[in-house]
Amino acid sequence: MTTDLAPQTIDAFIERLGERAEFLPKRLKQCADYVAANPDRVAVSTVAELAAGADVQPSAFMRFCQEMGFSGFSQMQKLFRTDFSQKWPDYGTRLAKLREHGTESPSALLAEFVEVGRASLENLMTSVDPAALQKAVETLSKARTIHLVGFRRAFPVTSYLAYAFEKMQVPSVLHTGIGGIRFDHTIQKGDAVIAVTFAPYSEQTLEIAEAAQRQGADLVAITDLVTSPLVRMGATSLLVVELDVGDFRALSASFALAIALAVSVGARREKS
Amino acid sequence: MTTDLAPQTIDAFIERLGERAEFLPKRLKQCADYVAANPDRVAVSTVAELAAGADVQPSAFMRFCQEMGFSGFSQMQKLFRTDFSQKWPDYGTRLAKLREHGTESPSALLAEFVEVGRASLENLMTSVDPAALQKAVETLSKARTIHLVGFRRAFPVTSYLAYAFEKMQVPSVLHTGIGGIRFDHTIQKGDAVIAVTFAPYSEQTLEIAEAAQRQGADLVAITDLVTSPLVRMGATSLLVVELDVGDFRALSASFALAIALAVSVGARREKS
DNA sequence: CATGAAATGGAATATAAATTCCAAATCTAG
DNA sequence: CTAGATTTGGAATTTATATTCCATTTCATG
Repeated sequence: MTTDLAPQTIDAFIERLGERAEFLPKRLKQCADYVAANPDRVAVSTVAELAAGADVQPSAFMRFCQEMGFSGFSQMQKLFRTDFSQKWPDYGTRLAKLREHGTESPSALLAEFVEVGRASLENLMTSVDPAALQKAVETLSKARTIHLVGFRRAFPVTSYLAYAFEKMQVPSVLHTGIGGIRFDHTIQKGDAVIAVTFAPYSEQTLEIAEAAQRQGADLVAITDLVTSPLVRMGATSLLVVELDVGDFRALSASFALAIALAVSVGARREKS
Repeated sequence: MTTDLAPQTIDAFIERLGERAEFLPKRLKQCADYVAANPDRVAVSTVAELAAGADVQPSAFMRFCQEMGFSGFSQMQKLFRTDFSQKWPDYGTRLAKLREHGTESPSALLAEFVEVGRASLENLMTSVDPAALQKAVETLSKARTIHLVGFRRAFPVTSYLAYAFEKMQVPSVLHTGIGGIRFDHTIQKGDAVIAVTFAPYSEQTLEIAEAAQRQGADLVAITDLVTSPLVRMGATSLLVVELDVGDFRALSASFALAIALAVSVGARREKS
């Protein structure tokens, strides 16, 4: 058994694979080739499956893992699994701890929000479907008027959208609910609605979204989960998962998404 | 046990999840939410891990799987594992790829805002003076009422502060300028004002800040440069430099700062 | 407030997968 | 061609994980 340390990253693993491949005996070489060709399978397969894929016995695959510096297959698989779901390590539990400790210094809290914000932003790139984003931009570019709907936690997002659209001269209406006056009836066919809401979903937002659909207006949603009512209503949905510290979210990701959407729409409209 | 067929695709699963989520009992709902928020983890985790993530017992997660139409967790995981390889390659390279395309596609623009947001957040930790932050928290904790002032680009920040303070039962007033009615005169000695403004500084915000100082109210500023009028007025100043893409800023850093400030104040008030 | 039904937690069990072991086969060097 | 070392296949064992079961709690209903 080799005593060298196990690779800590997939890249390091791939590198070692390249170095050693040519010196491996026949069956082990088959394993190496198979893994090199199908790295994505490692995280979700069993030894038996991978061995079958490489056309070797499980025990041979086992030896291959050890040859690469791991204690066994499990350790190697763990590398592939964590590397994938590394998106955000264990913020959930880390923040839970923070909650118990009460609130430390304001600076520490700020650091937490900064950290969570960064993670949320990174994650945003994978949670938003580029195709959906593209479609949202097209829909909104064609709309006569864009209606902005979002209350409570979502209101800052819609109010910033209103600011951005105003600056770019895109006709838009911010539904504020002020004075209890509703503007549902101003939504017409040919208009589009951007509805922003996160769990627990605001009733008022959903009602307006429904009204919009009845009028035949297009619906674009900025929401958090695939189970969101807006997704089920068939809206063009942009998903943002925002982690929370205590009961609050930093909204960093939601804002990045919103502003990118607004600017894209503005640019697209300029052209025509 | 339900006899309906197991979903054959992830989409079908998501659909069913959406349909049933609201009718599920508490613990199973937790499972649903966790899976909706972390669909990618299902492929690479054990029941125990997912259950821990959803904060339920493994047996509860098991029942959830059955509720969704699978015979058990293994069958459900199999579905997620087949899909897994599809999204594997692009998760790391995605961002890089998007950047290459220049500012053409909405996704590329989103990538830029994400990048800029991250940079702004990093910057924030160095630009905010911990002592000033500490002082701001103390000042605001003692205030009878907190007045929130910020217009145009700064308005989303103050509106989120208003939301946070409401949720924590901290008395606060959001100065919206609605209907042209000003509330300057409601600011009294013993109150505090959080003024948010970035270059070019909003006249209205500065006027209200001045009025506040005349009344002997405390002044906390969230602004961008040391040359900001608010700094010169002697406000307890928290500096945020937000990078921009074109004419727009992502506001990620401002939000992180604002929410950290709000939560600190809320926590501090709880104690007394 | 009592009663039955539904939901839950945790331990017990069954199942599947990883890992080891060793005899048989295959190479390598003299 | 043969002795020793290396590699291999497959079965045996161990470990991890999924699944079930049931006593206890929680919730809803009359």
